[in-house]
Amino acid sequence: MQSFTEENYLKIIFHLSQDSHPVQTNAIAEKIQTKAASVTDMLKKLADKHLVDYVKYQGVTLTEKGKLTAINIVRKHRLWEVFLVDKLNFKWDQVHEVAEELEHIKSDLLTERLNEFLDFPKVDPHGDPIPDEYGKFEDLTFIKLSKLKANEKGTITGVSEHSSAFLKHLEKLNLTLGKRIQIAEIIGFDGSVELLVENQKINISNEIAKHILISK
Amino acid sequence: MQSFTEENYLKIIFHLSQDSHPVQTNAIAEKIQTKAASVTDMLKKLADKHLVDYVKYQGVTLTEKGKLTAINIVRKHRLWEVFLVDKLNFKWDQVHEVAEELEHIKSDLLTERLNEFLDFPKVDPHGDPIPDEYGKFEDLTFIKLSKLKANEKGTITGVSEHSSAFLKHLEKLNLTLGKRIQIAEIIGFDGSVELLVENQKINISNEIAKHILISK
DNA sequence: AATAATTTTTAGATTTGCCTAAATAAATTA
DNA sequence: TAATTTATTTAGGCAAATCTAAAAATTATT
Repeated sequence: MQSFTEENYLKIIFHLSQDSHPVQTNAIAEKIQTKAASVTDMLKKLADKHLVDYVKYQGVTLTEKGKLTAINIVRKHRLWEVFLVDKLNFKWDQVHEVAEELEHIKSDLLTERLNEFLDFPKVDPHGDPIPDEYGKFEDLTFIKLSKLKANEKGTITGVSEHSSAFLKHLEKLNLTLGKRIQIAEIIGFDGSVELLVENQKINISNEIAKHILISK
Repeated sequence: MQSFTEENYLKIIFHLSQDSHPVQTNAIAEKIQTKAASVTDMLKKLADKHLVDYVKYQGVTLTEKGKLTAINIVRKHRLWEVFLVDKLNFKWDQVHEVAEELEHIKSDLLTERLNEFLDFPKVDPHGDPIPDEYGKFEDLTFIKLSKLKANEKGTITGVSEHSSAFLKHLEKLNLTLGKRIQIAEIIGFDGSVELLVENQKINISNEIAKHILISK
């Protein structure tokens, strides 16, 4: 059985693995809000337990065992987020911290019953896919809003940034999951985007557009 | 903010305080599955934080601050138990361990929303009272089944033992919360009790009768 | 009241996860 | 390629929570 801390490392390594293989010590340190030296210590420990493959100075990769553990944490995190939003009326910007705690509750029975209670959700309140009990993700194809061309249409189906500040901002702009949008104009100067949502014209920066995920 | 471990000590001290003032080091050690020396260490730490009043060799008492913290843990534990039974169809003998983990989730918003979602329950699945957000318990008056005389009637409204083995046994005997019972006979030899539940005659030992709580 | 038994505390170690500072390796730049 | 910068690791320590073994205080027993 892994500790709370070990589980967090595995989860962070899993997320960072999406972008780059293998994962660097410093990248982990930054995400986990700790020092590189502490990360090195933990990587050795995880390697001893065969949860990661670790080569000095080269970085780290999850083993199959480590990956399954990480995915299970992600699964629980996202299921709890659905619970908080659907059943307890949390806003989508309020769920992250609480789910960070709930994701470490160990009972498999709890996870399965929760899944059932929530009616087997496929995505969490930010549009992130929820893996099944075997760790399989249904692959959803998203495009970043910043990649769309003028006049293209699409539906907001996810976000790639979960900070409360960002999510509150989107909410204020009426840019929430499921909304149909169309690109009005792309400003060449700074890459900012003018778009149409429910007949309203809205301007967002390129930085924000990069974190909004669209499906057609 | 208290640690997981500190919270557990406070909770155990709170429960033991119901029986005897002040609480002995050894009693805590036994409940918390640790050694007396470790308890002594922790009691000093809790005293430094003004969560308990501790006198060497004399035992320990919760301060007002410690008591409020402990009651908050108990409140969360019992609310989660209601959630598990009412919403996720757990059996009453399956909830304890999971609630031991869930009780440490910190969000006050979560606790209040959960309370609302569960429709402000007054008791948990074992009949234990759930304190309100200010730490006030509604006092329920229970009598141990073992204290009833022949022919007396009552309703099962609680249990004072939460082990899975005990609760499963009660369930098999059809002795669940809300059941109306009547004492048929008390066997002088060993204090065992013959009782009537829904026109069935059932025999239980005195040991079991002591852990069934009755209201009239 | 003196002795024995029990309970509690102290002293000294251990483990986990983290830290700082210094050393080493890798990557970048001149 | 040599020098510099950046990334990573090692070494040595610290705090929390635990342990064992020994000492001290309390309680019970003769």
